[in-house]
Amino acid sequence: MGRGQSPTPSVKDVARAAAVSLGTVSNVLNQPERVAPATRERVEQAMAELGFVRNESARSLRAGQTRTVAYVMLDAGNPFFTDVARGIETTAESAGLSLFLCNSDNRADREHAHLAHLEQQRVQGILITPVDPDSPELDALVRRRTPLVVVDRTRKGQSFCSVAVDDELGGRIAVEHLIDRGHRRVAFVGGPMSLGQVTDRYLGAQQAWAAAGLPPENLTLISCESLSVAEGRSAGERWAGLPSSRRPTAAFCANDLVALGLLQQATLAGVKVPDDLAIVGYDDIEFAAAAAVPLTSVRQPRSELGRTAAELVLDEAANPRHQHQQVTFTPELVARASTLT
Amino acid sequence: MGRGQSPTPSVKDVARAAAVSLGTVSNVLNQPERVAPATRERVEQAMAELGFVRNESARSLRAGQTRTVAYVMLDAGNPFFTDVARGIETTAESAGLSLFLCNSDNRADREHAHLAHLEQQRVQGILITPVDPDSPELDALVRRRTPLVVVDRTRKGQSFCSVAVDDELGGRIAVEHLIDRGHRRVAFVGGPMSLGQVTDRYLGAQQAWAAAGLPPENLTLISCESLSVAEGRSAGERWAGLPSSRRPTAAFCANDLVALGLLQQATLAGVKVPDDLAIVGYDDIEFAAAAAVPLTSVRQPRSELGRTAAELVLDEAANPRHQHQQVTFTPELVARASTLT
DNA sequence: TTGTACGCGTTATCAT
DNA sequence: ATGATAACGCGTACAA
Repeated sequence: MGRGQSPTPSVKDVARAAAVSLGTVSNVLNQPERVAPATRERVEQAMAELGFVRNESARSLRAGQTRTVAYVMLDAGNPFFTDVARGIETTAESAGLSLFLCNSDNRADREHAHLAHLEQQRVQGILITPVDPDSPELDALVRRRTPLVVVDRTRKGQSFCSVAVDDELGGRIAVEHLIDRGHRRVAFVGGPMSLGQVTDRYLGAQQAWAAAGLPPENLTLISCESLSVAEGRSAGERWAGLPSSRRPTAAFCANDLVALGLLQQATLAGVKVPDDLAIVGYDDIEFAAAAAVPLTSVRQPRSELGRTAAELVLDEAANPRHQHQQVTFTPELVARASTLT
Repeated sequence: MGRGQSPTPSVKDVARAAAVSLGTVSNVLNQPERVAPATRERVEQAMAELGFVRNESARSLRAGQTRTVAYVMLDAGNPFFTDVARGIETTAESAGLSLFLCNSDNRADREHAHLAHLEQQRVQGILITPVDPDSPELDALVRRRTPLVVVDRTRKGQSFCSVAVDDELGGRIAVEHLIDRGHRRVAFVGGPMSLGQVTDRYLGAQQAWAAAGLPPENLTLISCESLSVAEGRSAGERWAGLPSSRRPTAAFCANDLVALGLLQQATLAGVKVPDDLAIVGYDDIEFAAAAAVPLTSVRQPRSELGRTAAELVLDEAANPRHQHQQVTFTPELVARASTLT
């Protein structure tokens, strides 16, 4: 058992304890095969006894880079993003890197603080689902050469890689499905419109609606302040308040949280789903399938999103001839009881 | 606009560009008031032009510690833990520290890798919901003086702080509630029994059962391999397979994921909740209230759990006279439609 | 195979 | 108010 109280032992202390030189200790750590088995054993034992722990700050100061990538999540409470994170982790793990998760919780100030800190840490790369993909802060980061990949968002310019899913298409297939099921009055439930996701999905919905030759006024907008369960409930109340002649028979929600809120409110009020109201969500989170009335939803390939994003950031970090690219995945409708009779 | 391509500029480069000494630059960063406004301005402008970013590795090598705490989560996909994380973040943020989230995803090897990395990073403190609270690795960590707080788990010995909720009590109030509602055959749905949580909640259930003078054989155990939605569904099938004479009229599930799975399976099979089967969950995650049949659940004060844990770890990091303590919170039953007629 | 000297970027201590 | 210099712990040439 070690000396007990001494601060944290350094390689120097290990060297002294094992009666070898400092360089040898370093070799045991970094090129074990280069050191004689007997010596190595002695050094390793000394490390164990002293409770030696490598100082990563010193190591990365010397190396000029860390063994870490980070994902700044928009909302850690939304299973969609944790699934993306899991995909990232898969790739990071096999590349021998640690993944740190940061949660901006939809707040720009928090996002800013995290980015600053990560940049100072010299992480190998940053993955982010930003509060605002148009923020100039992202460009500044890129200009200072931190590999950056934007996840589940896009932007006109292309000063960085991005990985996203075709939200317009998602909106289209959702509404096409409802039209196929015979609905002629549909609500789009989502907001705020400042979110690219929301506007794209709404746009897709409108396209499908127009393509079917249906009157625009029969595609109602019920707007939310955020994509949360609570807002979904509130939307449900507003839906119920509409005059029955104009009340939509189906709702396409901008994400599953909203859809679950709507479903809950509907059930509470005795509205039958899908008979009185059919519901389509978006994201296909685990809880969508697990709802008491399983939710039809637009599935995004979340793990693949994460894996691809991680690959891109690693490429940018390692490959000097890296080219930025915008990868777009295709969403897919998963039909369940909430729209099927 | 800066030079363009040069690696990352250091304080040295800033000093040269601003025609001041290295120490002055450092003062601008750390004690701005000590440097003449004119000089400061010049230095700040040089930093901006060069795109200077402090190197946290160097800073913390010098300081001997970082400005970071970490939470190693057991399952980032479970909203319970993300809520705990949010509580931690509240405290960390007001202490000026960054929080890094790591996800062990229930795997001991991943947990080990994260812990090793964090220790090497010299984080100020580690919060963890461990795969196995009895793992000697935690003791080793503490012995090497990394402030450590175990969240939502406990252990006999007390070589570290821990913050938990009284799971026995939780089990008791859940089953008392069911007994009050008139149920005389109840299932406990949960597993594996290697989880302290599960055994404690089961124990509490048994206590309540015995206290009411009910025959032990009427408290059935339906065991799960993990606390997931899928296992809840499977439990539902097994419940349905029981002979109706012995089939419980109510189920107490070890967590909400299991309860939601059970609820889904029940609804699918046309079983009326709560009339044919009443359900109580545990954790009261947001999706519990949002289920189409809102779920009665045992609420744990998750944010407070996180906040308290963070306070403890900060105290251990800063206060030399820190005393380890085991904080226990009290759970609370939230009755909803899944048990109320 | 092992030992030694030097530098990484920052900060704190001194002297000016 | 500002400038010079020595640490912090580790990795790596290079010398032995």
